[in-house]
Amino acid sequence: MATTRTGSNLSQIAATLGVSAATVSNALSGKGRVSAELAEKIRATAAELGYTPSLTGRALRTGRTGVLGLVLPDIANPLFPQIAQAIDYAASNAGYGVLIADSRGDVATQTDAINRLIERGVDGIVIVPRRGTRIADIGCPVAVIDSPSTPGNTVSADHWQGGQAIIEHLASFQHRKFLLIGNNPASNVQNDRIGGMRSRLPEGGHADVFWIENHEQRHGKGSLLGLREKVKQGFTAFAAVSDLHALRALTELQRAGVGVPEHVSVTGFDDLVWSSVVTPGLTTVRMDMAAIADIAIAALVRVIEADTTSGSDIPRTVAGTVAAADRSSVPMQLVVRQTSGPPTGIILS
Amino acid sequence: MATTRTGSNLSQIAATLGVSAATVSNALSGKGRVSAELAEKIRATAAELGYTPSLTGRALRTGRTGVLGLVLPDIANPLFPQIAQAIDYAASNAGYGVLIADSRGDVATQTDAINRLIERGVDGIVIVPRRGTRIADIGCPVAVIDSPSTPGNTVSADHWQGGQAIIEHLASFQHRKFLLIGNNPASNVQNDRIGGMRSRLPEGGHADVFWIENHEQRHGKGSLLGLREKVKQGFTAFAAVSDLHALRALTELQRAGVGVPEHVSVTGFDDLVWSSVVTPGLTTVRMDMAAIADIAIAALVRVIEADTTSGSDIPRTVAGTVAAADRSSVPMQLVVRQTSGPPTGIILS
DNA sequence: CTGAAAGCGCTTACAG
DNA sequence: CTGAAAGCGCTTACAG
Repeated sequence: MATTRTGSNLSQIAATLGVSAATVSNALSGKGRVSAELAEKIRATAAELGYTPSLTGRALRTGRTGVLGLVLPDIANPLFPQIAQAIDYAASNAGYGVLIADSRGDVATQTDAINRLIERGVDGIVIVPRRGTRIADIGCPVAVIDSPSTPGNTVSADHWQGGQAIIEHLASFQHRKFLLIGNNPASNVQNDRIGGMRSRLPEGGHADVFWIENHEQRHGKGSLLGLREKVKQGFTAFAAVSDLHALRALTELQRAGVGVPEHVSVTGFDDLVWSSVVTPGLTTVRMDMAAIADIAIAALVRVIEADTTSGSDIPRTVAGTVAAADRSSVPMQLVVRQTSGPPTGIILS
Repeated sequence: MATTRTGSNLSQIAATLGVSAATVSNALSGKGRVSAELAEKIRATAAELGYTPSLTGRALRTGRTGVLGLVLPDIANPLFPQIAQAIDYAASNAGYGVLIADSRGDVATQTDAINRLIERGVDGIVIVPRRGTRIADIGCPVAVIDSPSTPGNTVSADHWQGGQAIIEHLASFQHRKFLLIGNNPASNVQNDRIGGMRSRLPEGGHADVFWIENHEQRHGKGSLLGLREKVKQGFTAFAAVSDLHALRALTELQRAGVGVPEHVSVTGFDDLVWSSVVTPGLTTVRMDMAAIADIAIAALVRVIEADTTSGSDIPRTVAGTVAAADRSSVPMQLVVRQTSGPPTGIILS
């Protein structure tokens, strides 16, 4: 019962045709050192026998597994589906599989996750790092997806420009008093978004930043954000750095009897699933995850496959860390859903 | 430069100590055929040399890769993070890696995804099937996560019981007129949830099912659900089969000036991220994904590792399809967030 | 208790 | 154009 799952291997094809395994290998890989007729015959037999190459055999010989690792800061993050889907898609198009690893918990877990992937022999790793993490040299090609403010080579959405797009949109509806809602002042991504927003304030415009984390430290987790008070103070635009915070703001305002969008506007970031489902729909800005994933994977593949050309009998080895991608940033796109005219504000007692 | 990434392999350890690779292998795997002192010395040298076994070498020899596949109907699904995280966790605890595959698109893509995983030599696959899909024999151990109504061996949450828990909760607040909100009448999961809800209607209670998909076919995608009208008709409990639909209902009701929870109640399913963030918090019911993942992985591992005991020099082969898990269903847990007293209903003009 | 040998399936220089 | 040989790193009967 030495059969493989699909029931055939190179030697069997070779035996069937009375040729050598080397020739079968050459024919199938299309390296062209085999006569056209023989190659054709070999391909036919392979198809007939339902031959699927053993990636394990190949991996052992070539030193490459054809698998990429994907390390995520927290799989439970609602943005994760978009990222994972895009990476999965880009990777399979490039002929690679994707092994996931969740660095749930602290930074140490992230290191563990990376090490597990390396032990499994991945050819490269895509990392969405935990906040405040620098990815050290890990002896394997790495592409980092983060904010452009992260030091080192990264691919990312242009969060700054996304922030600008949102504020330009809101300003065009005559908003002048903006509450910029973030969660964590230590996040590069959030700071980029807020920086971009601030850089596009209209003449006479004013913006305050509201950090939920700080607020909750004072008032308890899950407490109301006190947005009703903000409305009283004259804020009419609530621009969150994430759809999750926007949703929180939207429902809190609605609950307080503030009309969205006729009294105030609420905007988000990332175009998560629910943005299009809530009433009113959430105006937001989305990353081009497909483009980001393509850049990350392409950079990785370039580094990985560059090693191939070293003409050596011995499997090539990845020499030290190779950071990929060279700092690309991909524009974000505005998604308009709250289409009302200028907000009137509202007098709350 | 025949070095592996970590710079050492079995033979190097063997050479360093002047013993055979076989002995090193035996010592390290703790099969106990080596004297205690030698084993200790070998372990020390291995640690010193930073030895990490090549999983590829082992895989080629043993026929097992130590990798499991995870096939998801649509990674973009908001429930996905919970599932992926739980599977990843259970799998790594069992010593397995997880290769993802998105069967985005149609059923054909699902088949492709499965085949890609098999080509990569996964030892088993966890599948969350696309709606209406039967997983055929695929020559590799499979665990299916779906609803208990799915034919064949599956692991799943007890969606029926979850539905009961929700209605019991609502009924205890004196609700009598329920609108059960689903999306797709062809979904086993949704039908189980709704069936459970119906089975627990209080005396004199009444329930209508509202299918969003049907509604949107008539009124266009993203159209209002007309819940204001339902409130006029006396419905006070809006029980959705997913938090996503609950969120849609909640915001639409709020926007229509209906107070939640003092006039009507809204409940969801799955405890997705935003349930705890909206105002008012969403009462919902959650699956024990950790338990489900544990069962799925344990079943897979049992089948995979059972093959080991066949004492043969030749790597063992998975014989035909082995469906795992034997129809387990795991209770769901109520998460109460809207804690108000009996709803008053509301008169809308 | 320990070692020599075979072999998992593949690919790549090298020789013919 | 084709083949014989070596070897990637490991594990497992088998012999000593």
